[in-house]
Amino acid sequence: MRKTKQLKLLLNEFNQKEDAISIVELVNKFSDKMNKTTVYRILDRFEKEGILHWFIDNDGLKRYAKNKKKSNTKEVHPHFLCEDCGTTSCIPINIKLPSIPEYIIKTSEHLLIGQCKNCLS
Amino acid sequence: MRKTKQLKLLLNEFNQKEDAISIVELVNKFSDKMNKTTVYRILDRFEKEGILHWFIDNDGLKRYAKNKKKSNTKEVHPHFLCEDCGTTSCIPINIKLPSIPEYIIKTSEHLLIGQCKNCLS
DNA sequence: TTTATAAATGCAACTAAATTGCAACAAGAT
DNA sequence: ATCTTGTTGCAATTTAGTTGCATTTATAAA
Repeated sequence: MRKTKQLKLLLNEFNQKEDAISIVELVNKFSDKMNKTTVYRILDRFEKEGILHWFIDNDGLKRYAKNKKKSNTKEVHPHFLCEDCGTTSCIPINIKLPSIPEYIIKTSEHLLIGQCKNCLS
Repeated sequence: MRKTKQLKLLLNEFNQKEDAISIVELVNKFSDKMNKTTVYRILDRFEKEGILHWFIDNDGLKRYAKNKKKSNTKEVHPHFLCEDCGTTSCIPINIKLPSIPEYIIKTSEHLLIGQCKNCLS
Protein backbone atom coordinates (compact mmCIF):
# COMPACT_ATOMS: atom_id res chain seq x y z
CA MET A 1 0.00 0.00 0.00
CA ARG A 2 1.34 3.39 -1.01
CA LYS A 3 1.37 6.02 1.68
CA THR A 4 -0.63 8.66 -0.12
CA LYS A 5 -1.84 11.91 1.42
CA GLN A 6 -5.40 10.63 1.37
CA LEU A 7 -4.48 7.39 3.06
CA LYS A 8 -2.61 9.20 5.80
CA LEU A 9 -5.55 11.49 6.47
CA LEU A 10 -7.94 8.58 6.90
CA LEU A 11 -5.51 6.50 8.94
CA ASN A 12 -4.93 9.46 11.21
CA GLU A 13 -8.67 9.84 11.68
CA PHE A 14 -8.97 6.30 13.00
CA ASN A 15 -5.91 6.72 15.19
CA GLN A 16 -7.36 9.87 16.74
CA LYS A 17 -10.57 8.35 17.98
CA GLU A 18 -11.53 4.83 18.89
CA ASP A 19 -15.12 5.11 17.71
CA ALA A 20 -16.56 3.42 14.68
CA ILE A 21 -16.97 5.94 11.88
CA SER A 22 -19.51 5.76 9.09
CA ILE A 23 -18.32 6.14 5.51
CA VAL A 24 -20.79 8.98 5.02
CA GLU A 25 -19.19 10.84 7.90
CA LEU A 26 -15.73 10.45 6.39
CA VAL A 27 -16.85 11.38 2.89
CA ASN A 28 -18.35 14.60 4.24
CA LYS A 29 -15.45 15.46 6.51
CA PHE A 30 -12.88 15.06 3.76
CA SER A 31 -14.97 16.24 0.84
CA ASP A 32 -12.44 18.99 0.10
CA LYS A 33 -9.46 16.71 0.64
CA MET A 34 -10.38 13.72 -1.46
CA ASN A 35 -13.03 12.19 -3.68
CA LYS A 36 -15.70 10.02 -2.11
CA THR A 37 -14.67 7.11 -4.30
CA THR A 38 -11.21 7.37 -2.79
CA VAL A 39 -12.65 7.14 0.71
CA TYR A 40 -14.52 3.98 -0.19
CA ARG A 41 -11.46 2.42 -1.80
CA ILE A 42 -9.01 3.24 0.97
CA LEU A 43 -11.36 1.87 3.61
CA ASP A 44 -11.74 -1.25 1.51
CA ARG A 45 -7.98 -1.65 1.41
CA PHE A 46 -7.65 -1.07 5.15
CA GLU A 47 -10.13 -3.83 5.73
CA LYS A 48 -8.32 -6.27 3.46
CA GLU A 49 -5.07 -5.45 5.26
CA GLY A 50 -6.65 -6.18 8.62
CA ILE A 51 -6.34 -2.60 9.89
CA LEU A 52 -10.07 -1.92 10.05
CA HIS A 53 -13.23 -3.94 10.31
CA TRP A 54 -16.73 -2.93 9.44
CA PHE A 55 -20.33 -3.55 10.34
CA ILE A 56 -23.74 -2.24 9.31
CA ASP A 57 -25.40 0.02 11.83
CA ASN A 58 -29.12 0.20 12.48
CA ASP A 59 -29.56 2.87 9.83
CA GLY A 60 -28.09 0.52 7.25
CA LEU A 61 -24.89 2.56 7.05
CA LYS A 62 -21.50 0.92 6.86
CA ARG A 63 -19.18 1.82 9.72
CA TYR A 64 -15.51 1.12 10.10
CA ALA A 65 -13.45 0.77 13.26
CA LYS A 66 -9.88 -0.09 14.09
CA ASN A 67 -8.83 -3.64 14.78
CA LYS A 68 -7.20 -4.19 18.12
CA LYS A 69 -4.64 -6.64 16.84
CA LYS A 70 -3.23 -6.68 13.37
CA SER A 71 -4.62 -9.99 12.32
CA ASN A 72 -6.77 -11.29 9.55
CA THR A 73 -8.85 -13.30 11.96
CA LYS A 74 -12.04 -11.43 12.56
CA GLU A 75 -12.68 -11.15 16.24
CA VAL A 76 -16.34 -11.24 17.16
CA HIS A 77 -17.29 -8.46 19.53
CA PRO A 78 -20.41 -6.35 19.95
CA HIS A 79 -20.75 -2.73 18.92
CA PHE A 80 -22.53 -0.15 20.99
CA LEU A 81 -24.67 2.61 19.55
CA CYS A 82 -25.64 5.52 21.79
CA GLU A 83 -29.15 6.69 20.95
CA ASP A 84 -28.41 10.14 22.36
CA CYS A 85 -25.10 11.15 20.83
CA GLY A 86 -24.93 8.67 17.98
CA THR A 87 -21.47 7.51 18.97
CA THR A 88 -20.78 3.94 17.94
CA SER A 89 -17.94 1.99 19.46
CA CYS A 90 -16.47 -1.47 19.82
CA ILE A 91 -17.10 -3.24 23.10
CA PRO A 92 -14.13 -5.46 23.90
CA ILE A 93 -15.98 -8.37 25.40
CA ASN A 94 -17.07 -11.78 24.27
CA ILE A 95 -20.68 -12.49 23.50
CA LYS A 96 -21.55 -16.02 24.40
CA LEU A 97 -23.14 -17.49 21.30
CA PRO A 98 -25.89 -20.02 21.74
CA SER A 99 -25.46 -23.23 19.84
CA ILE A 100 -28.46 -23.91 17.68
CA PRO A 101 -29.17 -27.53 16.81
CA GLU A 102 -28.66 -28.28 13.12
CA TYR A 103 -27.21 -24.85 12.40
CA ILE A 104 -23.59 -23.92 11.93
CA ILE A 105 -22.70 -20.43 13.05
CA LYS A 106 -19.58 -19.13 11.36
CA THR A 107 -19.68 -15.52 12.45
CA SER A 108 -22.05 -12.99 13.94
CA GLU A 109 -22.85 -9.33 14.32
CA HIS A 110 -24.06 -7.73 17.53
CA LEU A 111 -25.33 -4.20 17.94
CA LEU A 112 -26.19 -2.99 21.44
CA ILE A 113 -28.32 0.14 21.60
CA GLY A 114 -28.79 2.45 24.56
CA GLN A 115 -26.98 5.24 26.38
CA CYS A 116 -23.22 5.57 26.63
CA LYS A 117 -21.32 6.69 29.73
CA ASN A 118 -20.90 10.24 28.45
CA CYS A 119 -24.61 10.73 27.91
CA LEU A 120 -25.56 9.26 31.29
CA SER A 121 -23.86 11.95 33.36
CA MET B 1 -56.06 0.00 9.21
CA ARG B 2 -58.11 -0.54 6.12
CA LYS B 3 -58.02 -4.04 4.70
CA THR B 4 -56.95 -3.17 1.19
CA LYS B 5 -56.05 -5.70 -1.49
CA GLN B 6 -52.41 -4.71 -1.22
CA LEU B 7 -52.35 -5.10 2.55
CA LYS B 8 -53.92 -8.54 2.33
CA LEU B 9 -51.35 -9.68 -0.21
CA LEU B 10 -48.45 -8.66 1.99
CA LEU B 11 -49.99 -10.02 5.17
CA ASN B 12 -50.60 -13.31 3.44
CA GLU B 13 -46.98 -13.42 2.36
CA PHE B 14 -45.80 -13.20 5.96
CA ASN B 15 -48.36 -15.76 7.07
CA GLN B 16 -47.19 -18.21 4.42
CA LYS B 17 -43.57 -18.34 5.44
CA GLU B 18 -41.82 -17.72 8.71
CA ASP B 19 -38.66 -16.28 7.20
CA ALA B 20 -37.64 -12.67 7.32
CA ILE B 21 -38.26 -11.03 3.96
CA SER B 22 -36.38 -8.09 2.55
CA ILE B 23 -38.32 -5.13 1.22
CA VAL B 24 -36.55 -5.47 -2.11
CA GLU B 25 -37.79 -9.02 -2.40
CA LEU B 26 -41.38 -7.95 -1.73
CA VAL B 27 -41.18 -4.98 -4.08
CA ASN B 28 -40.03 -7.28 -6.89
CA LYS B 29 -42.49 -10.04 -6.15
CA PHE B 30 -45.46 -7.70 -6.14
CA SER B 31 -44.26 -5.24 -8.77
CA ASP B 32 -47.33 -5.96 -10.89
CA LYS B 33 -49.69 -5.95 -7.93
CA MET B 34 -48.72 -2.74 -6.18
CA ASN B 35 -46.36 0.19 -6.24
CA LYS B 36 -43.09 -0.08 -4.36
CA THR B 37 -44.01 2.95 -2.26
CA THR B 38 -47.07 1.05 -1.12
CA VAL B 39 -44.93 -1.88 -0.01
CA TYR B 40 -42.77 0.43 2.08
CA ARG B 41 -45.77 2.10 3.64
CA ILE B 42 -47.70 -1.05 4.46
CA LEU B 43 -44.65 -2.63 6.08
CA ASP B 44 -44.18 0.54 8.06
CA ARG B 45 -47.76 0.34 9.30
CA PHE B 46 -47.42 -3.35 10.17
CA GLU B 47 -44.42 -2.52 12.27
CA LYS B 48 -46.19 0.29 14.11
CA GLU B 49 -49.09 -2.07 14.78
CA GLY B 50 -46.76 -4.68 16.23
CA ILE B 51 -47.45 -7.24 13.53
CA LEU B 52 -43.94 -7.20 12.09
CA HIS B 53 -40.49 -6.26 13.28
CA TRP B 54 -37.46 -5.43 11.20
CA PHE B 55 -33.72 -5.54 11.24
CA ILE B 56 -30.90 -4.67 8.90
CA ASP B 57 -29.14 -7.59 7.31
CA ASN B 58 -25.46 -7.72 6.51
CA ASP B 59 -26.04 -6.25 3.06
CA GLY B 60 -27.62 -3.20 4.63
CA LEU B 61 -31.08 -4.25 3.46
CA LYS B 62 -34.09 -3.91 5.69
CA ARG B 63 -35.86 -7.18 6.42
CA TYR B 64 -39.21 -7.74 8.05
CA ALA B 65 -40.48 -10.76 9.96
CA LYS B 66 -43.60 -11.64 11.88
CA ASN B 67 -43.87 -11.02 15.58
CA LYS B 68 -44.68 -14.07 17.63
CA LYS B 69 -46.99 -12.30 20.02
CA LYS B 70 -49.09 -9.33 19.14
CA SER B 71 -47.45 -6.90 21.45
CA ASN B 72 -45.70 -3.61 21.19
CA THR B 73 -42.88 -4.82 23.37
CA LYS B 74 -40.02 -5.70 21.11
CA GLU B 75 -38.69 -9.12 21.95
CA VAL B 76 -34.95 -9.42 21.54
CA HIS B 77 -33.96 -12.49 19.59
CA PRO B 78 -31.21 -13.24 17.11
CA HIS B 79 -31.67 -13.60 13.38
CA PHE B 80 -29.94 -16.21 11.35
CA LEU B 81 -28.64 -15.66 7.83
CA CYS B 82 -27.67 -18.68 5.74
CA GLU B 83 -24.69 -17.86 3.57
CA ASP B 84 -25.65 -20.58 1.10
CA CYS B 85 -29.34 -20.06 0.43
CA GLY B 86 -29.73 -16.52 1.72
CA THR B 87 -32.64 -17.47 3.92
CA THR B 88 -32.97 -15.27 6.97
CA SER B 89 -35.04 -16.30 9.93
CA CYS B 90 -35.82 -15.50 13.54
CA ILE B 91 -34.21 -17.75 16.12
CA PRO B 92 -36.56 -18.06 19.10
CA ILE B 93 -33.98 -18.06 21.84
CA ASN B 94 -32.66 -15.55 24.33
CA ILE B 95 -29.24 -14.06 23.88
CA LYS B 96 -27.67 -13.39 27.23
CA LEU B 97 -26.64 -9.77 27.10
CA PRO B 98 -23.51 -8.78 28.95
CA SER B 99 -23.86 -5.87 31.31
CA ILE B 100 -21.36 -3.19 30.52
CA PRO B 101 -20.35 -0.86 33.37
CA GLU B 102 -21.57 2.70 32.87
CA TYR B 103 -23.63 1.77 29.82
CA ILE B 104 -27.36 1.27 29.62
CA ILE B 105 -28.47 -1.25 27.03
CA LYS B 106 -32.06 -0.72 25.95
CA THR B 107 -32.22 -3.07 23.02
CA SER B 108 -29.97 -5.00 20.70
CA GLU B 109 -29.66 -6.61 17.31
CA HIS B 110 -28.00 -9.96 16.69
CA LEU B 111 -27.26 -11.47 13.32
CA LEU B 112 -25.85 -14.99 13.22
CA ILE B 113 -24.27 -16.04 9.94
CA GLY B 114 -23.54 -19.56 8.75
CA GLN B 115 -25.34 -22.55 7.29
CA CYS B 116 -28.94 -23.46 7.94
CA LYS B 117 -30.26 -26.98 8.45
CA ASN B 118 -31.54 -27.27 4.90
CA CYS B 119 -28.17 -26.41 3.40
CA LEU B 120 -26.27 -28.79 5.69
CA SER B 121 -27.90 -31.93 4.35
C1' DT C 1 18.49 12.57 -9.75
C1' DT C 2 15.83 11.05 -13.41
C1' DT C 3 12.87 7.60 -15.39
C1' DA C 4 9.60 3.97 -15.55
C1' DT C 5 5.48 1.74 -13.98
C1' DA C 6 2.00 0.12 -11.43
C1' DA C 7 -0.84 1.73 -7.81
C1' DA C 8 -3.91 5.15 -6.56
C1' DT C 9 -6.95 9.07 -7.39
C1' DG C 10 -10.54 12.09 -9.58
C1' DC C 11 -14.38 12.50 -12.15
C1' DA C 12 -18.61 11.58 -14.19
C1' DA C 13 -22.00 8.48 -14.87
C1' DC C 14 -24.57 4.95 -12.99
C1' DT C 15 -27.26 1.59 -9.86
C1' DA C 16 -30.17 0.67 -6.23
C1' DA C 17 -32.68 1.55 -1.80
C1' DA C 18 -35.52 4.44 0.28
C1' DT C 19 -38.33 8.90 0.70
C1' DT C 20 -41.59 12.66 -0.49
C1' DG C 21 -45.48 15.45 -2.37
C1' DC C 22 -49.55 15.38 -4.49
C1' DA C 23 -53.46 13.93 -7.13
C1' DA C 24 -56.58 10.07 -7.54
C1' DC C 25 -58.84 6.20 -5.55
C1' DA C 26 -61.45 3.20 -2.46
C1' DA C 27 -62.69 1.14 2.30
C1' DG C 28 -66.06 1.40 5.28
C1' DA C 29 -68.81 4.38 8.37
C1' DT C 30 -73.04 7.27 8.32
C1' DA D 1 -75.86 5.82 -1.94
C1' DT D 2 -72.81 9.21 -0.28
C1' DC D 3 -69.11 11.12 2.23
C1' DT D 4 -64.82 11.15 4.58
C1' DT D 5 -60.33 10.13 5.08
C1' DG D 6 -57.05 6.52 4.92
C1' DT D 7 -54.55 4.56 1.24
C1' DT D 8 -52.40 4.09 -3.21
C1' DG D 9 -49.92 5.26 -7.64
C1' DC D 10 -46.80 7.94 -9.87
C1' DA D 11 -43.04 10.73 -10.75
C1' DA D 12 -39.40 13.01 -8.94
C1' DT D 13 -35.87 13.21 -5.54
C1' DT D 14 -32.35 11.84 -2.11
C1' DT D 15 -28.70 9.15 -0.63
C1' DA D 16 -25.32 5.22 -0.34
C1' DG D 17 -22.46 2.86 -2.89
C1' DT D 18 -20.19 1.23 -7.51
C1' DT D 19 -17.79 1.33 -12.01
C1' DG D 20 -14.88 2.61 -16.04
C1' DC D 21 -11.47 5.27 -17.61
C1' DA D 22 -8.18 8.94 -18.00
C1' DT D 23 -4.79 11.23 -15.15
C1' DT D 24 -1.70 11.54 -11.42
C1' DT D 25 1.76 10.09 -8.12
C1' DA D 26 4.44 7.06 -4.89
C1' DT D 27 8.21 4.46 -5.15
C1' DA D 28 11.48 1.25 -7.05
C1' DA D 29 15.01 0.83 -10.46
C1' DA D 30 18.37 2.90 -13.61
